[in-house]
Amino acid sequence: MPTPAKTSREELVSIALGLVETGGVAALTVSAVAKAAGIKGPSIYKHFTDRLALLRAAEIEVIKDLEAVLRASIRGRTARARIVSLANAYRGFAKSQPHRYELLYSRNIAGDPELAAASRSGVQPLFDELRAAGVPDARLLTLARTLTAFMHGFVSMELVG
Amino acid sequence: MPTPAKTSREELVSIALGLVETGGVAALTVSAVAKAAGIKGPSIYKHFTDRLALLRAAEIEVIKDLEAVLRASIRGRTARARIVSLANAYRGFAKSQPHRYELLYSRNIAGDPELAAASRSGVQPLFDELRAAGVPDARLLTLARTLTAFMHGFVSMELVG
DNA sequence: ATTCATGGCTATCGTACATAGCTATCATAG
DNA sequence: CTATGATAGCTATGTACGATAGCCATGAAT
Repeated sequence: MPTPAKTSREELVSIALGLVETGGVAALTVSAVAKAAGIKGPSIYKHFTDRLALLRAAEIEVIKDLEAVLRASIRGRTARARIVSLANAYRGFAKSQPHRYELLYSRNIAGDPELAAASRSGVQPLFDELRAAGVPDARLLTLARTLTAFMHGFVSMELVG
Repeated sequence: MPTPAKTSREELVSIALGLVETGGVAALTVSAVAKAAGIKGPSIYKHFTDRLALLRAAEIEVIKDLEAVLRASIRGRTARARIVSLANAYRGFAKSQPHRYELLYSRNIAGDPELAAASRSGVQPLFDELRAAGVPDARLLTLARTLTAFMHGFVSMELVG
């Protein structure tokens, strides 16, 4: 590599996530990330096209985390208990890290294939569970959507007051 | 009054709402409102303490509108059809004016009694309907909350993609 | 040894929120 | 009929943030 890189894309994403966690989406400023990484603001643009790209990358991390939490929540549970576990885990994730959760719904996904894909994989556990529960394929998509909507609605109302 | 006022609080709120409608919450900038009102940016602060106050005022307007739409939707309907009408009206409101709807959930209500009150009155129609449908008082609050959460979840997922 | 892509940097611009402090106008008290 | 004072406007200014332009140093690869 060229000039000894002081940081990496991964580190920047991690820093960005940390900022969101403690201060919400608004706290994710270009210069704050740069400062925490020990570089100057404009150098961020060598790694990300703009602030939104940084946000996007952070959001994808959160989705991955959420998926992991969901998967972990059903491990070892009986089939009957799994759907409830999923719902509880989802709610728990949102309540324990509201700022990260906020990130998930802070942007419009339409026209962003990468994010859409990540998002889909995030709810995959629910999908799998429903299929295992014998939901016919025809109804699978709508049911999963409805459940997700319900959970999101419930949780976001809880977060907002 | 003093110096001939070029505008009024009400006009400013109306302008603010217009900006939100066409360009989303982000389009509601202090100077844009001022410009549309024919005054300079800093003069806004003679009417509102800060941008958030402007946003708040606009949000309350939207809540009032939503309530009116909900009430209108059940006028003349049979008791059985009313709840469905409410849900459809809610969804219609959100889909036809996504930016205004966005405004409703753009801030955290906690610690803002005025907004909380307005918000409550906004869903009053649903409340009334449930009571009329014979839902016992003990379950009224939770059921109304659940339904609202569900509708919001559904609608916001729809809006986000 | 030379090239050149890369990741830093400083300087600078535009935009937005906000405050300070001045001024002109009008309602009202005397 | 003045004098006073509250108020809604204004300009000037400060700060913060996003973003671009353009320079420079390094080190990998030919």
